[in-house]
Amino acid sequence: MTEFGDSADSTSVAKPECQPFGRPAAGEDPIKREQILDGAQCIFMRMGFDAASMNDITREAGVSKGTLYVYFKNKEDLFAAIITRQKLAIYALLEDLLAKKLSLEETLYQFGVILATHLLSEKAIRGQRIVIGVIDRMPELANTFFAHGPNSGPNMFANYLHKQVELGKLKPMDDAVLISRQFGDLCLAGLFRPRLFGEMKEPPPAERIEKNVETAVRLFMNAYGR
Amino acid sequence: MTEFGDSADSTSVAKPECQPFGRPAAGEDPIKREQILDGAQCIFMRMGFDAASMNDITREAGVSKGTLYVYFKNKEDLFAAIITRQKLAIYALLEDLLAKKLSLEETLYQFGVILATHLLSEKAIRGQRIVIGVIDRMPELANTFFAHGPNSGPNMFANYLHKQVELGKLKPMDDAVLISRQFGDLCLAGLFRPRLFGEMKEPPPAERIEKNVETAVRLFMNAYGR
Amino acid sequence: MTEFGDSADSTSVAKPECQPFGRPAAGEDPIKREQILDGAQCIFMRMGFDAASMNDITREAGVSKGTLYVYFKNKEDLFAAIITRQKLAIYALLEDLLAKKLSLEETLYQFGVILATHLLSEKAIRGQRIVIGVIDRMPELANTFFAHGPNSGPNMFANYLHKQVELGKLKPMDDAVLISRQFGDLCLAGLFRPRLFGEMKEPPPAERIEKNVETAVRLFMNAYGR
Amino acid sequence: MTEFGDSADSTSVAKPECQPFGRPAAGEDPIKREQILDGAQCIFMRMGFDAASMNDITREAGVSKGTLYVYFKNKEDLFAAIITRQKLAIYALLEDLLAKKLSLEETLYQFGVILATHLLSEKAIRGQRIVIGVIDRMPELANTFFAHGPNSGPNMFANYLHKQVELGKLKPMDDAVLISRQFGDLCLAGLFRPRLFGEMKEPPPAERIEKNVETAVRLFMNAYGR
DNA sequence: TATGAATGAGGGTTCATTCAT
DNA sequence: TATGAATGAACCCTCATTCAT
Repeated sequence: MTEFGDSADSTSVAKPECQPFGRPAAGEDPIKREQILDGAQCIFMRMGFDAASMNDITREAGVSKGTLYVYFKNKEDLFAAIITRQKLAIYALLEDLLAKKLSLEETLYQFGVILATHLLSEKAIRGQRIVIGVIDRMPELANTFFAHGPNSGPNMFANYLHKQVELGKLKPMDDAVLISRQFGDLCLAGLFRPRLFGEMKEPPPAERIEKNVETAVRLFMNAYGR
Repeated sequence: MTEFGDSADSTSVAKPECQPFGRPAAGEDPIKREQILDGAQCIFMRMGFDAASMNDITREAGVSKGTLYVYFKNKEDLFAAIITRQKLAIYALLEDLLAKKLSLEETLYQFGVILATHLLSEKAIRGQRIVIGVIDRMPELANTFFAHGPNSGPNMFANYLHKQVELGKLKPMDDAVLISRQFGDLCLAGLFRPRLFGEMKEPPPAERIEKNVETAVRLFMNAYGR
Repeated sequence: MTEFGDSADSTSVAKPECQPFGRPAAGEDPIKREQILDGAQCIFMRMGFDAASMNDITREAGVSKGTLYVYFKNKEDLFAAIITRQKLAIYALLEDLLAKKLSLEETLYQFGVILATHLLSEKAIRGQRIVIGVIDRMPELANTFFAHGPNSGPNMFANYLHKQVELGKLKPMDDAVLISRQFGDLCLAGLFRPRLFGEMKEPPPAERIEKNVETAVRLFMNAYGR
Repeated sequence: MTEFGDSADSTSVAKPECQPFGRPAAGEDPIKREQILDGAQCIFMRMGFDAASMNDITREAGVSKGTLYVYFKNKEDLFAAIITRQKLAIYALLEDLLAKKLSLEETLYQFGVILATHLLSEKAIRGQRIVIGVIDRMPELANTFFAHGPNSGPNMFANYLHKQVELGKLKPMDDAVLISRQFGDLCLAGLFRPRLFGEMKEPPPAERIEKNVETAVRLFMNAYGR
């Protein structure tokens, strides 16, 4: 795999169990790690990938170059970690939602609203723009948005759909992952491209998103509901 | 206007009628201009905006640095010219189509197929990725995709819609430009994001696009048809 | 102030009192700073401002490009620092002299000799040539030779003259700064232009300067002495 | 000698005697030559030697690059021709004066006024600055200001002095050329350096120059008059 | 003869990364 | 372990000069 593949290491959450006292091992202090990610996110989102300099980032994060390079192998790795963090934050929200055991339609609706609200937020849009801009150099990173690992958003939702099929709430479906992506796409329909290309300068108002998601849920239920 | 605005000059097609013989004026030889654009397009699409170096481009295009800078005032201008060329090529196809005076539904269908086929092609996807990646530095360039100039794609289509309204084929509509964009979005539904993020490695097969567009036309006609 | 004004920062002497041990802060090691200035002075004086390349300078100074740009923000700033260093060195000599409290005539004489000897030295002549050559781009730098800051040469001498007036040794004078400049001019009379234009290849011998200054002192005392 | 030495060729006045009719030989049309010099002078004086580009000059002069390079071997040669032209213009004025056979003192006075007025003019000051700035690359050019050729200013004046000695109007003198330079220096005393370093932004008013020259003449006559 | 398009070395400057402290 | 000074390749762009037309 590409060298980007290695970044899974620095991306995984630090495990502090071996150092209950004293200074954490090099590159293992989760607080410092977050501090670096916060600073780097700020700079990357403001400047883009290439225009952001590691110096800017160290300054913003308040750490030294050496420390930065202990926590992250290089600029790409650092950026990947930021994107991963963003993604995991959304996944966590979605996971919480699914754990709530709401009705199917309410779940679909909430799921769509959370997804759309976050993916269309300024922060996420900027992140997605950068990811898209460096896709040739870091192709794995873009994939990451779709379906990596069993806890990824689409897989999580696909599992939910499967369960609903077993419960008889939905018709049997061949490729639940594909369908879960299509549902996501439907929730973003008409909003994503204008946001991405900067035509829509602000995130759409909540009502706009809600209406979009309602339509998406209706279409989804028409197609797969029982 | 912004400095990007100037690029319209170098973007406008050279007018060869005055120079049937002899050497073309500096920066005015359309063949050399195309040669440079071809080379630059190749490099930009392969490497992205920042990673592409002007040296790479001169090598690929087979011209010297000096010549390059006679035709294009800087890297941004050169890139803008490439994107504009792509855009104009699509507009030309769409214009040809509208000139054919097919039936409304056939026109909608053909329009959608052409649009989707081109916007999802490898070349266009790569171009759009780069545009998105440099959107903070060149915001005009992204706008260009939507509705600049009376002959832009959305405006052209909006004019067509207006005429159909006058002919009584469509219901009156408030914002034809918005609606024409929504129609375009619909044609790309479920395809654009996977292509943009590299999940769908190849352009979708023609049948896939056609099915998408059929659905889009049906929805459109349900909403606005008479 | 102009961007040249900023250079005062990099020009000010580093304050080493805080860093008795360890590595000096970036751009703050006075030894390295001198090393760069020495190398740059050598190159600038040999080639002139434009013909000197930053590469030449790094090579001569034995530092890398990056280091050079940590200490000096650009070529102009670097050159300004060299000139300022030269100027300050002369000012220091003149200040020492004035502190000696010699007789008025002896002071005038010594002042003139020091001034002329230094301004006509090869190093200073070359520096002045370059300053003159770039005067349109760096006008502040040329002014610097005349009367900036309370410790500048002319002001320092003007203060001395004022004191002598108060002591009754000299007649009251309207514009002591102007007069102190005229005295300097007189000390250089007949020597400055030939040196500047390269007709006089070597600095004039000490006796020549002394004779010039004697004449200048005599004229001065005739005009302003009591 | 340096390659600059060759420039004597392009500096000498074109001799059109062989081409009474038709187009002048390449690089021999004196009108075009003047046209180029005018444009180049304008650009050089405005921008300095290095910052002036040959493109700017061709544009200002209204000739093509090729033509420019037919008339002048290179940038240095072109600049040398401008300086030579300025110098010759002053020499011509001085020669006219000497031909008038005025009284000794009147001649000295007029000579000094003409010299100072021209050398302190904005055009000449800018020219001298540039000459000084490139003196390492074009040392001959600076010498040119002092005493090249039998018709140079100082030699011309020295000849005049010799004749006055023979007429018994002046005391015998060892080095008339040196003395004539000193006289020139005296006429510029107190004015040249402030002008050159840009402290005196405008040429001094006529009265100021006249007073300076009167003093110079008086000193001269005290020293050498009979 | 006159033109100006083309060349490409070289300019100043930046910045990801390393490693002595 | 943490620091940040140092590195130097690579960046975009300019321009004196040449030579095909």
